[in-house]
Amino acid sequence: MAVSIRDVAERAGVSVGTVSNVLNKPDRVSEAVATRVSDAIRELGYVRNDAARQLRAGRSSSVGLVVLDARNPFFTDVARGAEDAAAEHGVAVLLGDSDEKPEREAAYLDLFEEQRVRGVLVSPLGDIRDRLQRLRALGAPVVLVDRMAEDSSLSSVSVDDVAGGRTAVAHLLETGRRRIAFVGGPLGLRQVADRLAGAQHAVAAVPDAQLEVLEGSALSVSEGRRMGEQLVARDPAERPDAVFTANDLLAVGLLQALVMRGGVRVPDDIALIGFDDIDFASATIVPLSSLRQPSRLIGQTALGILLEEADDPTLAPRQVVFQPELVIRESSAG
Amino acid sequence: MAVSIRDVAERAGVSVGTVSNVLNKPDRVSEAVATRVSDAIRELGYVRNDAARQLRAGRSSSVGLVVLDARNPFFTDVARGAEDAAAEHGVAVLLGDSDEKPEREAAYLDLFEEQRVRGVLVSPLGDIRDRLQRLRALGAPVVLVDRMAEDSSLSSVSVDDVAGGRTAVAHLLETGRRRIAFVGGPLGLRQVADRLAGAQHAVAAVPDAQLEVLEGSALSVSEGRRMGEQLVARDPAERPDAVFTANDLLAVGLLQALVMRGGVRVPDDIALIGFDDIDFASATIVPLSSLRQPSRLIGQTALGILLEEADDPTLAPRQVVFQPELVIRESSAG
DNA sequence: TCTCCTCGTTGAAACGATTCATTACCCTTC
DNA sequence: GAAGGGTAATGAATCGTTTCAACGAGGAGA
Repeated sequence: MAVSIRDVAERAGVSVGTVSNVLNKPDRVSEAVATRVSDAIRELGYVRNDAARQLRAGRSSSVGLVVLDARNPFFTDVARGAEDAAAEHGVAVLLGDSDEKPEREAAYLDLFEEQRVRGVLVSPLGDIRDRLQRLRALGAPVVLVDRMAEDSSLSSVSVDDVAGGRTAVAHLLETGRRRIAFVGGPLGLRQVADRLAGAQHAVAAVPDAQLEVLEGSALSVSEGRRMGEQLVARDPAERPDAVFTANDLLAVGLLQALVMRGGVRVPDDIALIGFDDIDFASATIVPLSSLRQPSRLIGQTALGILLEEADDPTLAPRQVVFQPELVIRESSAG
Repeated sequence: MAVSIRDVAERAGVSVGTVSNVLNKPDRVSEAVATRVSDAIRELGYVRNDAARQLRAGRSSSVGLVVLDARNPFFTDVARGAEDAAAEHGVAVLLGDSDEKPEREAAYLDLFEEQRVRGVLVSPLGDIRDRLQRLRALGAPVVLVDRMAEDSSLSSVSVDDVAGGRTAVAHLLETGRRRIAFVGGPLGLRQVADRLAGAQHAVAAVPDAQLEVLEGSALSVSEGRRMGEQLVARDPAERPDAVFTANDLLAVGLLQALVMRGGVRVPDDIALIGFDDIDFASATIVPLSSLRQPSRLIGQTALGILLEEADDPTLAPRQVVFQPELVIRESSAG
């Protein structure tokens, strides 16, 4: 059924080795033979079998990317950056969405191992250091995305989340707010923990400021809505006067609950700032202040490092850290 | 370097065939041998080589999915639905983002062909009927997503875009609007053309109603912003009194431009309705009316059909069409 | 005419898993 | 004790490609 290189060789009256050369090293082959082979390929509708190539080569020409949540525009932007860089190098990106579930993350890593991918980009969820070391040992470099490596045995491309958290809350404090709430979770996620740590630094620097931590279970719009309803259910006097959410999706959900169901005025009653500065941030009911990450650049950079390490496994791991940028809009004005 | 099944066999003191049986047909193997082999696998850190499996099996255990725009929440929801269904069947989904570029679409289809995927889900961009027929001939069934098949030689899962367009514009007309604008593009995209056709039907049914078509080049937020600025630049008397956009991303961008830069009141000056009902639609400056598509269900259904056809190639192609549902919010109220 | 090069082509080996016909072994049963 | 039957394990063949040592033809130089 399937047309193989052998059929092409027969049709063109040459050996299989020659067909392979036409495909992979055209300069080693005479022009007459090359056109004869190309014709045969076209006539038979031959398509290379990637599995056989990979088997022979010992590795695939794809790289794997596992993101925490493909519905989060931040990660789709990262993915797009990675794809841009990959396309330049003729490499394909296999995208896996762990959906913040450790078992899905593990399943994708298994898949990538079995596929013998060239390397893996991952925004890790659980504690998978062992897995990642193993991948490295297997010859597939690993680059952490959106999270700095704890030890220096792995490369990473991330944003300074602590600085971002500090900047966000310092901004809220500057506008006169004192009863700050941090909304985000799970705190097991490094990004969340770091942004919270930054927030705590900022609050500690101002004597009469206080910080309340509301830990949620996911970084999604619906979770934000849920947290917002909790706030709305409180006596108004018990509510914070400013909220910093761990990302923009939470902020969007929170905003829906506060403004539309709770009748809370933003920013008058409660100021709000998010993280990521996704495209939608400027289009929300009340345009959202946020910390911008260079998401596409993160993806590009990470893939570049990955390919460099794949080519030269002796390279020392690198940690690249970008600084987030404060974008002030109406939700935290005055 | 790499540990193969042969190393495992040696370590466990059995033949390679037996190791393979432990992995694939555990019931054919005695318990004693099974544990001995499992131990060897663990000790050596053996990982299956998928390329070799595929080569032998003649096909991979993945399916391909090409979406028009991975940044559009509608498509990430479709993708997630497909992944849900795939996970149940132990199949992996390779996600490709054509980014509305025909060459990227072609590149992903090439990749999927070479990978000998079990089948392909695609929301087609250019005219790729030949490619798809070829895939089918190669043994990989194809299911069109978000677009009905023109002929009945392919299966498809879609939404009735004509009905959706008609419903949207009929709703605008009911609220008293008469000078309707359709914003969307490129018109070469079937979904866009169909939604426009529906809009035209609705307008044709009301004597003094008129429809203006503003064709854009992409279905993105930034393109929506650009179109919005064009409207804002007009003399207010020359503006439409209602806009139907081909999807919600356009509507979000349009809203930003109209309200924030143009000082236009929505819905008072211009009513607005989008398509898809993405999560963000209810969180925009002015909550957005839209037509809801069962996006996740579309993905699940498409993948289900794909796997059925992969198992039994003689099955007749099926066309599943869902009906979109009108969701009225503030942007088109009264 | 003979030797030496070069260039183009050949064909067999190898990659690692699965499959299946064959073999080995043990237990019944007569 | 021999024959028969059932279960487990074996190992060679196979998938489709790439690689590389070997080969052959044709030309240049002596």
